[in-house]
Amino acid sequence: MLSNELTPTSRMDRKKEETRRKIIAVAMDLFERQGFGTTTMDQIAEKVDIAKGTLYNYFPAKEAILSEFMQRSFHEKFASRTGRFQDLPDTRSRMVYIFSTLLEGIERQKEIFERYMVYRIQSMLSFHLDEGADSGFSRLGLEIIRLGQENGDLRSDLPPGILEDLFEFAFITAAKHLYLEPDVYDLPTAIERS
Amino acid sequence: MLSNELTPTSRMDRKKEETRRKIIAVAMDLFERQGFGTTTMDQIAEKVDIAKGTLYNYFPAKEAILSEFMQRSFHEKFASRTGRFQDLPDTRSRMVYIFSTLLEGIERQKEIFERYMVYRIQSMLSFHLDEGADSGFSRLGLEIIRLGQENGDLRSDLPPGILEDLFEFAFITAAKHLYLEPDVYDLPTAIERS
DNA sequence: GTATAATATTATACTAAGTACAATATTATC
DNA sequence: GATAATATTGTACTTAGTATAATATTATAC
Repeated sequence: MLSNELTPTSRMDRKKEETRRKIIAVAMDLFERQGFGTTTMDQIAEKVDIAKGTLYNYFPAKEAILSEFMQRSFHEKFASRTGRFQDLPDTRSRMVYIFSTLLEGIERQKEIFERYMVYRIQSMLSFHLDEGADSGFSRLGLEIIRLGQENGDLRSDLPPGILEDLFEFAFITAAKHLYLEPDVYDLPTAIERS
Repeated sequence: MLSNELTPTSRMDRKKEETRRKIIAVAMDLFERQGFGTTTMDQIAEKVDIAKGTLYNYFPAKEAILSEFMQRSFHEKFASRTGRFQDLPDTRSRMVYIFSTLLEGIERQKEIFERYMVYRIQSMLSFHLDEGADSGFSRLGLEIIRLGQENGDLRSDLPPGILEDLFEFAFITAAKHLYLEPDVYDLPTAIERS
């Protein structure tokens, strides 16, 4: 039993991570099969075989599970690819690239995607709590913004924080209009040249 | 009893409007005195002296009361002033004008303002329901956008719908950063030059 | 005016999200 | 192995929001 000695995590941390993983897996399965709204927290807790209180100990809201799932998928997808942005010519093409990648596989599952977006926006707007949830988004967003400013593509007299918010807003607006009228795909990205 | 024959509204409509008015007044009073979160719908219903079901018949959510209050205040404030925008030189100054007017008197009451914003964004993002809630915002937003496009200030190759969303986003972003760092007031408006 | 159709209100009961808390179990530390 | 920290559990609670059947009010038609 001396195998995991290399990892710096304690047994408790490992168990907690395992529980998190299981919660997310079970919840996402239920969301996809019976819908987000009709899946209850009690249901999730029961299937994971933990108490409701424990579930809320891991995730403060139903949407938070979804949010972390998205974040993790995002990190999986872009973990190694971060450097590839520099090959693309300008901010616009970088954004088109990242948007189209993110929107892959979302076609269906409107409800889930919408609930995720609303939740993200909510935590963006909640000054006090904020909870510093990475969203996976911000890192790449900042990267794109930095590159854009180096190139002169983007104005550099604006604090990056504001641009970052606008970046996420832009994505959501883009996604929304993408649903409504699939032909205007390119427009929203053009907007971002502030 | 032949006085109100001039108005085209029926007695029922008049009574309903009166109830709406009373609900909003009572609710806003409670929100301001004890906070939005700690005011319950049962409390509001009881004080207005209607059943809870009736309250939900008028407003589908607690935030909706707040939202309609904001909308009404907005209409009061800007009912006659719409034409005045044309005097201002460009889109930027028009936005500075409207933003600063809207932010008057909000200084305190962070919670109320935040809940309103989150709710507005939510209904923006909810494609299906949408409920066509004017927000008071859109009308002026569209006006500003139209003027900006006439002047060549704003790109006219983008559909107004997108610009309108961005407009409301911009306002919210501006308001958010206004709270966090009061000195960057002017920046967000500058962003909107897309 | 009275019958009747349409619409609103009410009381009651329900579901589900989220919180509070004291008792218990597990893990870490010495 | 004792003990301090921390996590989990069960239970009970509050509140937003929904459903519904009975009742009351308003509108319409005669």
